[in-house]
Amino acid sequence: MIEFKLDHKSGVPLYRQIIDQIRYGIASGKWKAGEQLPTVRALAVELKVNLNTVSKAYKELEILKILETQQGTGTFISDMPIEINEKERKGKLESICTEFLTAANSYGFTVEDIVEELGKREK
Amino acid sequence: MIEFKLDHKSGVPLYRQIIDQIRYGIASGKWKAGEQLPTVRALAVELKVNLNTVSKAYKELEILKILETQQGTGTFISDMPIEINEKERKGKLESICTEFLTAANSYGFTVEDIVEELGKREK
Amino acid sequence: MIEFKLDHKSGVPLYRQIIDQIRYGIASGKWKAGEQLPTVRALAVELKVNLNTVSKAYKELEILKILETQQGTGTFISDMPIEINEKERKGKLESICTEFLTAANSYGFTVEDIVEELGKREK
Amino acid sequence: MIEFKLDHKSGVPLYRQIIDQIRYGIASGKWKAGEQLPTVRALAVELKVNLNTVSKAYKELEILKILETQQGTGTFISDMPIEINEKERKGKLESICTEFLTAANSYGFTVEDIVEELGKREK
DNA sequence: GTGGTCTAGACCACT
DNA sequence: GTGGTCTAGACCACA
Repeated sequence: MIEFKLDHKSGVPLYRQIIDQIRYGIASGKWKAGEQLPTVRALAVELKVNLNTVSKAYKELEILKILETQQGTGTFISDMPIEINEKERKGKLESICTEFLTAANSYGFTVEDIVEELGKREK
Repeated sequence: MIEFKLDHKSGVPLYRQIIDQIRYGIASGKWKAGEQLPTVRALAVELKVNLNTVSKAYKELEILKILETQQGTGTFISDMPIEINEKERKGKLESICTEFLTAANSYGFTVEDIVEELGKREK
Repeated sequence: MIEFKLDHKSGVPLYRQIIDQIRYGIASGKWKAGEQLPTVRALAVELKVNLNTVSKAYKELEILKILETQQGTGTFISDMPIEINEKERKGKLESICTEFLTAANSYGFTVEDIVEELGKREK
Repeated sequence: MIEFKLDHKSGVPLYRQIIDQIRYGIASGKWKAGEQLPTVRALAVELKVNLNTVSKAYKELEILKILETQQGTGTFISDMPIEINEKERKGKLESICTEFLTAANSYGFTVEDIVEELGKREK
């Protein structure tokens, strides 16, 4: 059902990896509004991390109104998942691209380098 | 003249921003071999950061043989042209692209979205 | 400086009490944009709670963009603290009043009862 | 006829919402002494909640002597008019007002704001 | 069974 | 010394 993969070596915090993968699951349509997520305990066991780590990830997504939790029942994808109007979305895309380019430039990579590299993944 | 811009909010460590900007300055030919850098103290004052932060950046660049410190004289851009191993460069490009894609995907952006956005900047 | 008071008996989670008091401190103008908050450790000692409890409160306020943290430096009131446009604010007021009235009604209290009780505190 | 409305998102426990609505129904004269309530099972089905949730609510109301259960017959509104100790009532009013004010204050609302808002509803 | 809260304590990254 | 992350384990509230 769920296919989470955590990379303990990446340096990216585990709870953030969980957040990213849930966001991706929703954005990609894999999970739909109202659907129930695995319980914190189940996911913690599956990922072999502490309960609190999963809980922290769920909590942040709840604050962002991406998830809803009902104590004693479970955690669910929010009914109105991330109403991003197109403008906001565009802005987000621009800002993360700019941030990324700045970082990449500092390593001496050009836009061409990056586009070429990304091109390999478009399949 | 050196022009650093640090972003305290980006989440990228300050010392890494300094390192990256020096590397980039050299890679872009803005700074040449043998040129002298500001003292740790001077740069710290200019950037309004802690002495240790600048010091850490200089040290890492020395280890990378990008800078050379001459006792009592100052810190200079290494005479040796920065040889960036092509394989290492490739690896770095791949890894930062992967990390970036993971984050972008979680917001629902596809490789196509990103390539399109980057394309606008390819002038 | 800071005058936090936690009520361990109220049933309200400690970290939420901390959040409320910080929000209040900002809303009331006691703390201004850019000002530094006590360190997590200092506040934890002062309140006699665990470091993680304070950290959790700060984290939530950071997600809400009310606080900003710089690793190694400290935690600060966000530069643009809570840009609430008047409409949003009105809406929030209405919704919390409605919620409260519903609860109060169920105990048989009328709006008049409440206004009278609140009146005592207006000094 | 009973008309319950439960709000799963409010954060208020479902069993408490049931309790409050029964109390309110009685306080407002909508239900009279001796009247029979739906069975635990029936109400659970109607509200689409767990049996235990309704059961917990009924039990607490029995403890408060607001409901009476007659073995094998059903659950009834107590014959004894709800005698609410005036002192207890005052205390309850004070405590819920205090809790509400704390939350409202943290959003920057003053007692005046609230009284004004509540005034609109005093018809 | 669900999630929520809290503690104690460890280790890491950054300034 | 700053905050960040994670663990292990306990206890509570709700359904």
